[in-house]
Amino acid sequence: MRPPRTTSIRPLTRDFFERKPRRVARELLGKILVREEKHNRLTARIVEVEAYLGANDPAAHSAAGQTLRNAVLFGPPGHAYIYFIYGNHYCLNVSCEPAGQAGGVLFRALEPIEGIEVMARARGVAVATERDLRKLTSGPGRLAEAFGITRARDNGVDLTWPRSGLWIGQDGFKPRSIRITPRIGITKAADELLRYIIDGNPFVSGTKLGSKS
DNA sequence: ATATCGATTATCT
DNA sequence: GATAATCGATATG
Repeated sequence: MRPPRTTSIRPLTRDFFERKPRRVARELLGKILVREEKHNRLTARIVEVEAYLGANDPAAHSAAGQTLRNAVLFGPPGHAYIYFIYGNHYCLNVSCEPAGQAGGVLFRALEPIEGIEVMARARGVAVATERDLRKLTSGPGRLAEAFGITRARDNGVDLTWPRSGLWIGQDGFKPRSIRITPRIGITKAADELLRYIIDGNPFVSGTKLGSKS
C-alpha cells in the first residue's frame, strides 16, 4: 500500500520578494497562500494580484511617504501589509524590494484548495454549488475574510516563515497563460498595466461565470 | 447582465 | 472633515 501523498508546499524565500513588484506579482501567480492554525489548514492558489510600485506610483499607499499605517511596505521584503478600507474590509499585500523601498503586491483573488468549509463559515456564505466557491476568495476583501486576516492579527508577519501561521508556498504548479490588465478600483494611474491574472481562471474577480464574453 | 448606491471607520489633511 | 487598492443589495433592461 502506498501511503497517501499530500502535495508538499515549500515556503518561498526572502530573495523571491526582494525584487521589483512587477516581477514578484507575475511570479506569485500559481503560488499558494497558506493559513495554519491548531486544527485548521487553509490553502488557496493565487490567481490575481496587483503590483504597487514603491516609487513613482501615485496609486500606491506609499506615495506620500512613510506613516504608521504603511510602515511595513518600507521594511524588509516578504512581510504582510494589511490595510483596512471602506470601513469594512481588510486587504493583504506582501512587501517587495529591499528595506527602504516600498514596493508591494496586493492579493486580489485565490482559488480555494483546502479548508473550504472553514472559509465558508468565515465568510458567512453557503457553498452549495461549484460556482458558490467564487464567493469565498474572489476579491481582495473576500479572501482576507475567508482567511481570517486582520490588521491586528497579521500586519507585519513574515510570509516566508510557516510558523507565523500565514505564509506563501509553491508546489510546482505553473500557470499556462498570464494576462496583464489595468488595476481595479483606483483613480490615480488608472491605466497602468499592473494587474496580473491567470488567464481564464474562473476565480479571478470580475469574471462572469456562465457567460462567454 | 450591467449600473448605481449605501455602509462604515481607520487614517491622513 | 474627506477619503478610500470593496462588497452586497437593489434596480432596471
